[in-house]
Amino acid sequence: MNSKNENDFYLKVGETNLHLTNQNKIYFPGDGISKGDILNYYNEVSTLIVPYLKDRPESMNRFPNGINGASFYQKDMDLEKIPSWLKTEKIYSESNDKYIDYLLCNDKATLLYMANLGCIEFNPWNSTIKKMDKPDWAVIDLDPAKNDFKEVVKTALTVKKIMDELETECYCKTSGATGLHVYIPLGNQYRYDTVKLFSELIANKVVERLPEIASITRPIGNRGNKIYIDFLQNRQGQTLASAYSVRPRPGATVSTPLEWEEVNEKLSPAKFTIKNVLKRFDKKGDLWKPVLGKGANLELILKKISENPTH
DNA sequence: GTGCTAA
DNA sequence: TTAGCACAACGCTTA
DNA sequence: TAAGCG
Ligand SMILES: [Mn+2]
Ligand SMILES: [Mn+2]
Repeated sequence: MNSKNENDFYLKVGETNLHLTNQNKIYFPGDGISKGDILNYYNEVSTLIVPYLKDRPESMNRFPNGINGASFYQKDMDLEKIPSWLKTEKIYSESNDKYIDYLLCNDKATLLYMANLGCIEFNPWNSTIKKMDKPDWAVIDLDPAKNDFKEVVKTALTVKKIMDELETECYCKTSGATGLHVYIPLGNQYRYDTVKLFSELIANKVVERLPEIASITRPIGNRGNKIYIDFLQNRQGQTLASAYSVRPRPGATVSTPLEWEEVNEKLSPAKFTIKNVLKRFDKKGDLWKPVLGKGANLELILKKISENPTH
């Protein structure tokens, strides 16, 4: 239970004594960023990120040998083998007719435990175990093909424009990879199928206004070089990288909450990395706080759509 | 990355 | 004590 | 039913 060396040691987090291994292993070969650097980042940012993970089942995407090594997903925890202090939730899986013990990342100790398992990124559900079938937001997930990022910006601003017309707040962040995420807070009031239908409605309006740039066609081969507006993420069990999550990509980019004023032709998502975002977060605070708030009234939004001739 | 088993 | 090994996803949509 | 997709 004692410290060994700087590569393999125990860290006391609250009541928990965490065994951290291979802290010197390079996870990002092009950047010289180690597993320990990732752990340090999450240690610093825990109070910002944990609210977006709390009580949400996790799809772990593990990279035990760094971003160029083999990776795998893990959802089911073996309750016989994991530490008893971890919080899990048993959820029935229809496709396999069995129960899955999902891990819940509810505190800093779990955050660092998962990072030590090789979880570079955090992929929580859009709903919590409190209301499993009712997501806290609608997701408009913008996934570019080989588009100029200016087109992604243009698409996000079109989502914003439509939501402005409907007098409804929405919030933007970089995905940390190539795209952008726009979330519309809904405060776990509506079921996934309802929220998915709403998102599809918005996605269709975007494609109507930007037919050359955006698409909701699922098969890549039929999509052309267009930005995929992925409304299908609004389903139980589907996940997106959370706000403040690192991504397993060169540079160790971070999914970074943005002010809408920053969503302009100068925006470059590769600029936000673990090497510089902490300073930004100190300055800006949690720009996404309202995403966890009360949420909009969907009935009211749909009423506005039906009454507005431009919709 | 971890935990179990066979050597 | 250790080298070797098994094991770690789902829920749709679309053809 | 199987493959594709994120
Ligand atoms: Mn995306
Ligand atoms: Mn997507």
